Amino acid sequence: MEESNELHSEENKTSQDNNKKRKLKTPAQLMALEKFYNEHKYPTEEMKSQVAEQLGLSEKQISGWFCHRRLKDKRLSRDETCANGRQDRSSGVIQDRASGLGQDSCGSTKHGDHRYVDPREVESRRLSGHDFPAADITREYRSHYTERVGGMDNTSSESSSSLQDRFFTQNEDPYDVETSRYLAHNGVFSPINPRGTENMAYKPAGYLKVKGEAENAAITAVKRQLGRHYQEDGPPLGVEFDLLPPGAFESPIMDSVHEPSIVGNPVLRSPDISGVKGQLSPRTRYEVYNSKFSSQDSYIQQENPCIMHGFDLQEKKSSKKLRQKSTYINHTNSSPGKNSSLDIYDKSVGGTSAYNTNRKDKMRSKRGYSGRKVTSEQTEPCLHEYDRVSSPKLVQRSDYLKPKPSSSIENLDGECKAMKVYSNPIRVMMNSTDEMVVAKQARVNLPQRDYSTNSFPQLPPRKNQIKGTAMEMPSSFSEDETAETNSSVD
DNA sequence: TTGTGTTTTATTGCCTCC
DNA sequence: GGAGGCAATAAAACACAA
Repeated sequence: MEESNELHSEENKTSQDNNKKRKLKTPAQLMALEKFYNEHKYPTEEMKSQVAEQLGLSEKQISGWFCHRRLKDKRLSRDETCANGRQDRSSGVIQDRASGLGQDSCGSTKHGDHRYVDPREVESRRLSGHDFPAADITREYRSHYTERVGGMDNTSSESSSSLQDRFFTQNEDPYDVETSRYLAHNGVFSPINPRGTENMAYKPAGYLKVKGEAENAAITAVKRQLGRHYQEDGPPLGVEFDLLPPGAFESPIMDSVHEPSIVGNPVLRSPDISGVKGQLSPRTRYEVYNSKFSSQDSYIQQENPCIMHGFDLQEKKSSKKLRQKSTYINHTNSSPGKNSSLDIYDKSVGGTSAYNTNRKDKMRSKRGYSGRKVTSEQTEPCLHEYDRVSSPKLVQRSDYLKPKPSSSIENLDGECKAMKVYSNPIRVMMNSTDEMVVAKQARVNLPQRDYSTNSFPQLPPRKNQIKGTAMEMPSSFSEDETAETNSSVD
């Protein structure tokens, strides 16, 4: 009797604890939430309830999550603003932008920015189908807005909303830092810097059309500094590197014929990066998925690991000891095309942990994609649930761009589903001894589905090294890659 | 193994808008 | 006054170094 009472009390206690203790969202939930967040930063009650129902969460949780997510974005944005301020002072490259825009100082935490537009207004305008010039959009919501444009017009698209982030977010304005950094660094990275390229050189005409005069001034300033190195379009800036010594990045495995783009970057061959070889924890998988889904073409990631900037990797090594915040900033800097959010994703996821990628990277390198533990109970129910959800809807990804709340919510179904569907090709690619061949095969086998534009148009900018790089890929890069593949075949 | 730091989630109070 | 959002705070979960 006493035992049963104890048992009951134990159960009660456990249930109470369960109620009391916070529960981590499952990767699938997070993914869906991030995705939905990229669509609607201020969801309506109806949307919230639908999301809650779909994800098996309470509306309160959803509301809270969105609230915190917005705070997170804001915080990241603030951090980045601070970083930008420092960068401005040190480099002076973007000085006139800062001055021209009256950018917030680090101390300013409120969105008192004169460019600030009530996000709800933005949202409501979006929902009501009223477009407005992107120049009028706050930096926070630029990504939000451009996501719509992105699917149709690459001119000002950001490879992620965010994120993060960013990943991952996400909605910061890292390109101040990034452009100055990258362009000052050398122009070579411009082509692989979606934001930088978009904003600065890649498609400046389109950008200038969209962004407005204030940022135009910044661009002009950078142009001036770059002088003759700056090119409106075409090949990278006229910076040349010394040739690498023969065999400098020799890869014992790689077939230079099959993998021309990888040869130069042995790091990318490391199991850490292609950690899918190992058994991924659900969460890690989630990040990988994010990285892949966030990219314009997930296969690019495999076939163009060169997008993993060399100095990105170096930076990672040199800044291992950096704290979280600086890590985030560094990562942002080294992943210019990102909205940090989700990002970044990101944010980083992010996004979720959009900005602790260095930590995770370290972890991955040490533990081989261990990541946070996510129990199977946590992940599988949702995944299964999403698996159960049949998905004619999945194919209807075009609905995603519609302002209808339901459409976006429907996409939540596809999120998990797509995760599962997408995992196989990835694994095949990564497990194969000749990954590139298999990857190309997989790519050929999955041509119908436009993952980049429809399935995962706006994923949190996860500031993961992988996603950070992959997601930054301008669309043209995939074209280049295609061309390269073709040429290699030739 | 433990302590520390970071991130995420939940709660609460205040503010603004309708 | 109620609803929604923001900000601050606490606590749990997690990763990492010693």
